[in-house]
Amino acid sequence: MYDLLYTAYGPQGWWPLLEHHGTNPTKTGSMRGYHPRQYQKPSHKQRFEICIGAILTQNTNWINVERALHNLQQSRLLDADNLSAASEQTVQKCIKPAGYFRQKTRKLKEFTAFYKTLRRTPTRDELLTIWGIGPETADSILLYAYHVPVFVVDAYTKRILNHLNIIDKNTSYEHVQALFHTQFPKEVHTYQEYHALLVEHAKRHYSRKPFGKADSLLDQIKPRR
DNA sequence: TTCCAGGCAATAC
DNA sequence: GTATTGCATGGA
Repeated sequence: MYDLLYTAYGPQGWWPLLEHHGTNPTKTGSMRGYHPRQYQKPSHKQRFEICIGAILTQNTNWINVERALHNLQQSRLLDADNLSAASEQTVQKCIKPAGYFRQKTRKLKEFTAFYKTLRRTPTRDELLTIWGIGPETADSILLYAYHVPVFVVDAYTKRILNHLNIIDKNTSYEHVQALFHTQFPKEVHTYQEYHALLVEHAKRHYSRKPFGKADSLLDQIKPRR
């Protein structure tokens, strides 16, 4: 499946950043922010931006997240100290395009308070104790901001695997994650690409309603029941 | 107008 | 433990 997707779509260059070196014009959604084939660790500035983006994109279209990130950057709030110091009202105004702006303002502030005390890579359990950080957000932060080899499971991943009869709908997050962890070497770049490729494929063929008719790419690996 | 988007916490059983 | 509900904006 990974090889099929990689051959079809090429390297994805996640996590998308406001400042970047290179573009991938074949992508759906945003055309900017991606940096295919560049796998170096993010700078400290970029690391914080990734964490903020991971929270803002919860159940939200990335285009709207980009608008919020842009507003935060214009207000110099893509900085842990400045974001902590900013009023709730200021943050709410910036992130309004990303939706759930009251809840997400609290999430950003609770995460940032933790982030400011960090002098090392956080553990998954530490992240999960923060209000507003669940399994997917924690794993996105670990994989893309800190290059820890954990697989990110999202709604798209589950939808594709369910369609391929590999899992059923109510399979738990950790179980799906364990499938990837046991089937593939724990390699950061591979996990980054694989997750991004699944999202790209799902955006093209697995919108919530009609999926099933549109796909053909992965049908060749689909097990029959 | 209605549905959807890279979840999560609170609440109800 | 599992199921449901509120949270909010902008685009298709």
